[in-house]
Amino acid sequence: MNIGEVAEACGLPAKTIRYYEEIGLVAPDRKANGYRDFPEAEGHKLAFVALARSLGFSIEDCRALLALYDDPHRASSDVREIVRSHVRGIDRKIADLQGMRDTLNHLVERCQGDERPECPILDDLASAPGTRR
Amino acid sequence: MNIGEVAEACGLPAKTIRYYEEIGLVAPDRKANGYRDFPEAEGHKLAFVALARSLGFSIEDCRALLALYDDPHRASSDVREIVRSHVRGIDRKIADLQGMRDTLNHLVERCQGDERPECPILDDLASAPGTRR
DNA sequence: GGTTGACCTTCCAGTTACTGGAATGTCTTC
DNA sequence: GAAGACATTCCAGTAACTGGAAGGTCAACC
Repeated sequence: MNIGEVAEACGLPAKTIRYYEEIGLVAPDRKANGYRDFPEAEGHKLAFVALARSLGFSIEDCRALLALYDDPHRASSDVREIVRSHVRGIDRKIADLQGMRDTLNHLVERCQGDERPECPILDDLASAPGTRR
Repeated sequence: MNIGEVAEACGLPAKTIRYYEEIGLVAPDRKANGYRDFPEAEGHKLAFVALARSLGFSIEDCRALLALYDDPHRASSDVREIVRSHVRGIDRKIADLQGMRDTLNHLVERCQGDERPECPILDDLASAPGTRR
């Protein structure tokens, strides 16, 4: 398969796939003309990575997951631990964002939002009360 | 004030403050020896930016907010619109993260997490059912 | 006057995960 | 042979810093 076909199949841009090859996530063959040639297995890996990335895994997580995917002697606990640790990171991010949103909503509520310069949002950002994370 | 003192005061690393000068967020004076010298107002701007950053605003948002902060003829509606738009972005991120978390939790629940290689997490990532975002 | 240590300076490179663009080569079809 | 769609490589840029090297300055102490 050419890079264009495999890109179509896994939903990743060709540029991204070249990048994944560069950093060693996939290793396509080469045809005589220099074009990349993706066998079935490499296409599957790309689809795997595409999905893992859409679930927020870092490239290094994807590399670790791919290694486990390739390893018939893996322990499923290793997979689960990567995923759990990722979920913990997501939970932290959600909590951070919710904190920000709440603070910002409080600010927005108190601002008139008209043509006048008086603005409690700027006042609060400038005076910085106990609002630090 | 030296950079070290102002860093202490606003909670930003000196490196970050130098970077903020480089991109034109702040403009400290210079002493005869070449050291940066932060007057009160620049220190306040740094504290303002530090807080805005901790609330997730991008540097460009901070630049716009600082400009409004400096402008006595601003309309508070401009401030509020920046903040509201930022909140919308945060809400989108939260929703994305919650979607990921839910998907991942479903996967984790079904994985034994033992020393055996069988792993529904890898199976699902590899087969990629309707789970795409 | 010399030395130590804390502080300051600039500059360069690296991080994450791509993305855009330029210059060029190849394949297919008319 | 020429057009158009594909492919290749390489270079540079993104966001917002962060680390480190090499060196200048300052205050205190002996």
